[in-house]
Amino acid sequence: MRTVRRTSSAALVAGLDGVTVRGVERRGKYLVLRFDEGARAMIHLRMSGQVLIAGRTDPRPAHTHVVMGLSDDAERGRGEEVRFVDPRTFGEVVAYREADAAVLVPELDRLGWDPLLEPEAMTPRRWRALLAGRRRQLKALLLDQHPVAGIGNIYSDEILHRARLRPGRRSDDLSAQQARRLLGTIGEVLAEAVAHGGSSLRDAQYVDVDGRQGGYQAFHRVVDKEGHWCGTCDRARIRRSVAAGRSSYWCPWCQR
DNA sequence: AAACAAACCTGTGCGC
DNA sequence: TGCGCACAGGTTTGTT
Repeated sequence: MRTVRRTSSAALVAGLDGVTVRGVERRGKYLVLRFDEGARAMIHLRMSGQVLIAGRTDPRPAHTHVVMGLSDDAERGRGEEVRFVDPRTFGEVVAYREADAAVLVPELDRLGWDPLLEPEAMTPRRWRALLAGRRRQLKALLLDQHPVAGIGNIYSDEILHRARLRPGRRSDDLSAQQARRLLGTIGEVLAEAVAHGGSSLRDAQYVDVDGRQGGYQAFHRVVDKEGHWCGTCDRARIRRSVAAGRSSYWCPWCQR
């Protein structure tokens, strides 16, 4: 099936059969499961993927592509399984050996600064150099996982609104103050979004492992609000345009 | 170097 | 009610 495309399904099953979970990590938008003996799994949800934990006897949702049975566990209860569900099949599950990571999941090595994992690693000075060293639209730069990892279309717009910068603004055209403000808002918006369980939009695709929707969409200032009066300045209506090939929402008054 | 389009898919919401 | 079309959270690849 398309969800398992870098290896055979048989290799995925063989690679994960009987292993013990040692850790679960997030790196940018990638999930990495660490098992004993160097076994690993990478999961990416892309547009419509979900990772759910449910009882083995609960009906499996449509588009369940990968199922990992769990041993009985006193804390969570008995008879549970991890399911990867993904209608659009853009998402991916890869099982690999730690030693083969560079070959099978090379993108993990190319991920940029992760604002939540290592907030202090990006100093204002480094950040200014990063911005000045390219001549890119801020929106495109935030969406690019190589300089900064973990920001998608929703949070790039929310970050730029809070930083009061337009999506099409050039990265090498910011004052020191604007650059500092942008750096600060990246961490703030991401941390708040995580605290509220992320953002679930109209189609409610984004849910946690228990199937619960996020709550941060209630705090969105611009995303999905084309034509609404801006709740921050109350002086302009939110506009929608295409930047970096993606739908972008912004306030013409707040953002310059 | 950076911008853009297309490709990978299915589901949903809208206008008619 | 139903049909066709536009569009959707991401990433890679190839072309201007």
